[in-house]
Amino acid sequence: MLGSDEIVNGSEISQIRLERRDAAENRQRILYAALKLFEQYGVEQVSMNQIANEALVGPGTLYRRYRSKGELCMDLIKDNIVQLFDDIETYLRDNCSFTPSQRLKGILNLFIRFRERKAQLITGVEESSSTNSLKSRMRSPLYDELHQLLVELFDEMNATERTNFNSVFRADILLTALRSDSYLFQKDVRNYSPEMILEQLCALFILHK
Amino acid sequence: MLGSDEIVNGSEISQIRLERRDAAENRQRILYAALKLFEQYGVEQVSMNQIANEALVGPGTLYRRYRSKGELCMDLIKDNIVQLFDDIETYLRDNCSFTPSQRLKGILNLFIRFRERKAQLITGVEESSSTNSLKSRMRSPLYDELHQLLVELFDEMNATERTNFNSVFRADILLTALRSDSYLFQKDVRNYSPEMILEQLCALFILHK
DNA sequence: AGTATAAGCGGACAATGATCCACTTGTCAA
DNA sequence: TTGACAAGTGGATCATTGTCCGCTTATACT
Repeated sequence: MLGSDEIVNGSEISQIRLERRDAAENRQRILYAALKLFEQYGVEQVSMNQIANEALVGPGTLYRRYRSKGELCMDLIKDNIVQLFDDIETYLRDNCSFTPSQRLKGILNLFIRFRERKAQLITGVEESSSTNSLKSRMRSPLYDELHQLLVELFDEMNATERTNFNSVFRADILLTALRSDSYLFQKDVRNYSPEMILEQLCALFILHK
Repeated sequence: MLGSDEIVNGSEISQIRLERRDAAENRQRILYAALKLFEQYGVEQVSMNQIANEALVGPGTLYRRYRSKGELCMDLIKDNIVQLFDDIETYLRDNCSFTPSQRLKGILNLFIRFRERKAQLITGVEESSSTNSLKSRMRSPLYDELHQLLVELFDEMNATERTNFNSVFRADILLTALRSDSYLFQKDVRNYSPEMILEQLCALFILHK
């Protein structure tokens, strides 16, 4: 999930060497063209063919690199995802004395702010047809990593509150509620603010005694 | 939401008269062809053009009648939806002494059994591109009616349990969890049975004191 | 029965997602 | 520098979704 124009260790260097110079240049041009078109017209309105034309590559080249618009969006936000998990890690380290419920709220807050900042690209990832097949959806690295975090927190909450809830199930339902379709429905149709969505999700998943 | 080949009241009769005989015949042939192809190949694998060819109508005719495969699937299950709400109404009348939590569980049980019986068509409705636009999704008549039922139950639970949860929000999240993508993920990826999904949803939405 | 008219038709066509094969090009070893 | 070869290319093509317009047909009225 690292940017391939960032050199961070030896295995990254050897990976760069495997990509031909023309291919690397094409990929950069694709990303730049996509970013430009997405900013101008919005992710949903831009077609893959438009991106290919703008990047001056053929459709075959574009699809060899990215199977779908969703994969392209994912490449565009992968640095932001890294930053998100850095922020979460920092938050957890600075607030390790908080209860698991408080930490859950803090993490959800960070995620919702991330979602607000990168709304269209995240939607582009989640709504893309190739990441949308019935069985494989919801299994992006982002999903898996967040899910793991949430499961651990719910387990901790079970331990401190002497409850026996199914953490995996709850994490899945919570992440479903934070997906583009559901989240945007709450915002645009129900007119909830991000803060209200956060509060309501906590009210649902956190026991108050 | 009534079958247009069922005559139940005057307004239905006048609606039938407005449809030309050839159009009504074409519509029947479309529905029959779709049902046949869906049973043979599965909803997701069948294209609208295949349905048009099988029904011996042109693509323009098919799309004039149904904007998308989702609308076609909806027409195919509309009688089952009526039946579902009849069953729910009967259940509620026969069990009006149950607590709201018990009734919620009963209703969810009926809905999940309905979903199991008509899994592919429901998925066809929910995953169709024209019912899937960001703003309009989750607003089918089925969604609205179920949502209303759930809101009333949650309100009742708030009253009897002296809680103050947001019923609209909870109904939305619950229905999101019961959507095709989420439900199939629980079944096929997490390997939960329908009964387990029901139990876990009740554990999340019903307070146990 | 004849006529008017609006509903309805189909298929050519466009847009988009996506594939694949003959050709091109970059890289590395000699 | 040259040659081999594998990575990479683009665009023709296909499948699907979806539109639209000139033509046809059903229906109601006289």
